[in-house]
Amino acid sequence: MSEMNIVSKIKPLITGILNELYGQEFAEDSLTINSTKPEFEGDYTLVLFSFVKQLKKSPESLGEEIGQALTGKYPELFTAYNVIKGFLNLTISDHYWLDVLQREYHNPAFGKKAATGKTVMVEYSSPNTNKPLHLGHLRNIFLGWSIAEILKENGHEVIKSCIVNDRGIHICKSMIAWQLFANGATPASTGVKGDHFVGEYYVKFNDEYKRQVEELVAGGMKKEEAEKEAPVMKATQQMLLDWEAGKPEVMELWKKMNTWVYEGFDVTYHRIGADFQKMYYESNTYLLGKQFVEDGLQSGVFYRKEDGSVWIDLTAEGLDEKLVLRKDGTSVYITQDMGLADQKYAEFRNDQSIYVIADEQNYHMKVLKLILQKLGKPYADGIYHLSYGMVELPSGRMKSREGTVVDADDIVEEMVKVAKNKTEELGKVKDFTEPELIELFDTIALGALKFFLLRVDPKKKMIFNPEESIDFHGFTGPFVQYTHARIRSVLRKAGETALVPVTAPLLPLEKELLVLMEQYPVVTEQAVAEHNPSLLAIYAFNLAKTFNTFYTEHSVLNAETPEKKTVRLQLAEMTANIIRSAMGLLGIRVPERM
RNA sequence: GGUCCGGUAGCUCAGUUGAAUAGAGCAACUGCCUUCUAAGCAGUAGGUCAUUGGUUUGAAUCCAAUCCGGAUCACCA
Repeated sequence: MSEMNIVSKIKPLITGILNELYGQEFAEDSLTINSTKPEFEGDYTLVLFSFVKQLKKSPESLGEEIGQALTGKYPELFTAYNVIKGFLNLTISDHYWLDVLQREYHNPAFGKKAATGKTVMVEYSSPNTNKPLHLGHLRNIFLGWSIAEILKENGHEVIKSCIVNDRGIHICKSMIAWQLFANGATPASTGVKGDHFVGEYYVKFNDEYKRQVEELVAGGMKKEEAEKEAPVMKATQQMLLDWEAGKPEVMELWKKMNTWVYEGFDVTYHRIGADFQKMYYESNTYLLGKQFVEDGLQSGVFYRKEDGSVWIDLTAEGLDEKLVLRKDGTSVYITQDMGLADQKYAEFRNDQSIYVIADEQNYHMKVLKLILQKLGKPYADGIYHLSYGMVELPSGRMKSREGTVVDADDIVEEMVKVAKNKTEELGKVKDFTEPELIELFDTIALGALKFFLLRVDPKKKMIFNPEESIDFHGFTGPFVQYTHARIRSVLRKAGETALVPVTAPLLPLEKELLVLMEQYPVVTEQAVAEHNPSLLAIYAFNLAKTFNTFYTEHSVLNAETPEKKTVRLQLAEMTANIIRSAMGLLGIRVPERM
């Protein structure tokens, strides 16, 4: 359990002072307290303008009076103040900062919160089993994994889950193509990774389909009709019916090909550090949700049209009418999702359910939550759509038809190559064994990739330019990793340095580092509140940058005095711990050397 | 057409519960390795915060309109 952050400590003191001085109550939320800009003296700044009207005093005199009162009443906390325009800049005592340092520098779990007793399910990845994972999936997977870790850090129980879209017409397409073109080939016989192997047949299907449609059109058929009449398409539709009927040879092929895909996915998941506690398969859940339709009809939430189809009217909510059951009695996507949500809750009693799904499904998720709320489901309010933007190329969206999709395995390999080249160029780890090198390249490669995808606000779409490989300098994973390695090197060299009691005043760069570190627990809280791992990436970068400035300016091992050496060793250790922790929440390892 | 999201430096992005002169990184240019890892540090240059109007002591941030880009509104998944 960590202590309260300084800002939340200061707030009640200020509202107290305001009450004493002016006899008026102010809510803590009404206070604006920012970090003091570096060009001014002070650590934190109270913005005074908001009181001016209510208290009928000039900002300058308000600042003077409040500053006077704070330093007078709490001299152990506030050691100085100054007023510039409408801003009261407060200097927090070095004792406070050193206290934080003494308490936390050796604590690798700084920022970790006590258990809340809440259980949260995070559903992420959720691939189709007809093609391999691509860069878009990686953004999803890294986000999902990271938000799960951030939830844990904030004291929640987390269940990572995945719904595998393992059935449907698109799966049948690769099955048909395999029957037509494979001659019994398998991943084992060809040496191709299972998910890529199946993906090739999905592509082959589309090629063949296109060819057949063109042939029919050339023979005088209309395009629309040709698209329905093409033999491969008809065969695929028949296969879907056979699958639903449970025809043994179709089921066997389906299982066989899905197994290949899962074996491929497992390799990728393992490589990138993704894991799940609960897998759901659409083939098991696609019939769920039908019981909701009956319930909903009874309670009047749904209504039946003359043709037998069932609908919900959401026009009052500014949405549309939405189908929940086809006229032939089969369920649609949203019905399945209702059923799956119910099944999750039945098993786990989760307080919250986070769905990591791209923003193209914003409308769908809005509808899902609304329907469940109207049905009065206890878990409806806990549904949160962690919506993220697409990863695009400079030329626009990735399109599988145009072959511009960035394959997940390829990009990982590419990053490993770059990591290897850079590392060898620098030649700092020539004494590493082969396994150590391989681990280091992986750490750096995945660090660069994950940081690249997580440093951007999830809500926003992002651009990836394959021409410029992901950078290793500046606002990047390797930069932060490098800072960690550098610190560890110093700490190794320090060995068992005897620490002495520290009373010395802090130098500006020492304090700046400490002030920033003291904010870390607040950052993890914000990250979970906003469902936004990028806050941690930005924080880790700023911390690393601040440390590097400090490091260049002040020697740790050759510090001026034993006290300075002690403080700096502690600062260094705490920085390394926080970097490790923050990067860990992003799924990024940090090396001892690089 | 309805709804929603976005437009900030040449590029990629922060900042958007209103607050001091709008910040980083990359790219460009200048310096810094005889001392703890130069994957680093310091500095220069780069902005009509899409446009216009409004609210406010104060607007990149709130409101309205307009322009541009995207998503979505399937008895698809």
